[in-house]
Amino acid sequence: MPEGNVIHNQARRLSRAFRGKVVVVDSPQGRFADGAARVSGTVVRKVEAHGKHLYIGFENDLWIHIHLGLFGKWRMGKGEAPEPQGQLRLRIRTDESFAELRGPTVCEVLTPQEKKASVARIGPDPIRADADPEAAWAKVHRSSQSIGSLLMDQRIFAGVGNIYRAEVLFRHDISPFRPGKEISRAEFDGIWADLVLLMTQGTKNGRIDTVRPEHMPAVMGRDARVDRHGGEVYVYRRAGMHCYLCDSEIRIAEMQGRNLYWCPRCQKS
DNA sequence: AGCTCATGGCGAG
DNA sequence: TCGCCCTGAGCTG
Repeated sequence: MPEGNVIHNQARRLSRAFRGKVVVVDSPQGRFADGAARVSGTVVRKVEAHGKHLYIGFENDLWIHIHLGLFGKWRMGKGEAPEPQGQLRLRIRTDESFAELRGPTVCEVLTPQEKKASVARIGPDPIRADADPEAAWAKVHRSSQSIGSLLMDQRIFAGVGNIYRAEVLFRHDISPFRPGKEISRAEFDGIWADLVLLMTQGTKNGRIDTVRPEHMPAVMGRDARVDRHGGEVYVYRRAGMHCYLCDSEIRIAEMQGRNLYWCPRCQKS
């Protein structure tokens, strides 16, 4: 159940394990059997992450495209692959390492043209050095949609998910309900720079921490608990608890089918 | 054992 | 906007 930072982290780990190696690819569950057969026995050339999408490139020019969705999970390990258990959509292995994929929304083989088109649909990704924030600014600047909703739009901010959305808005005292066109250039620049920082850190650490060092004492002294997702945050999944900075009750509302968290006082408008 | 929820996204209406 | 897809963890009994 990952945001972009986790996908980039997984891309690195997959690359480390398989890049330059001949791999055996199969689908114990059977749902990806045909796709697996098209790349099995060839060399992994590279692994890329674009937002929440993962692409594994092979020597025969084909790519495996994976999107985990809400439930997808990788499990990787050293040594010989264990006996497949449960619903195992995709398995990649050498004699030294294995990777197992369960429950992805997307797991398909793409030709080079299809891969290119797939990547082209994804917006600028703050974790990628080649990301162009101007493209995101242009869309935010002319949108009447709320910034809370724009941040979840993968054509605008690729890789941002529900946690980064909530947390970056809190860190900039911006209400999730403010229309995009009322976000100033300075505010946008602040948000983008912060996403680059937070998501790059999140990639390294494999978890999402957003609490500033100077606020850690206040956080630790209160009803703090590391969230199930593994990090220390200001508002995400803290509905009804007290804001670490102003003591107001953190609020929750549904925005386009997803839970939105914010502090009504720190993020007044 | 069964229910609910989750860091997503798609297509139908 | 809603329902649906995929799976597993953490509750409740």
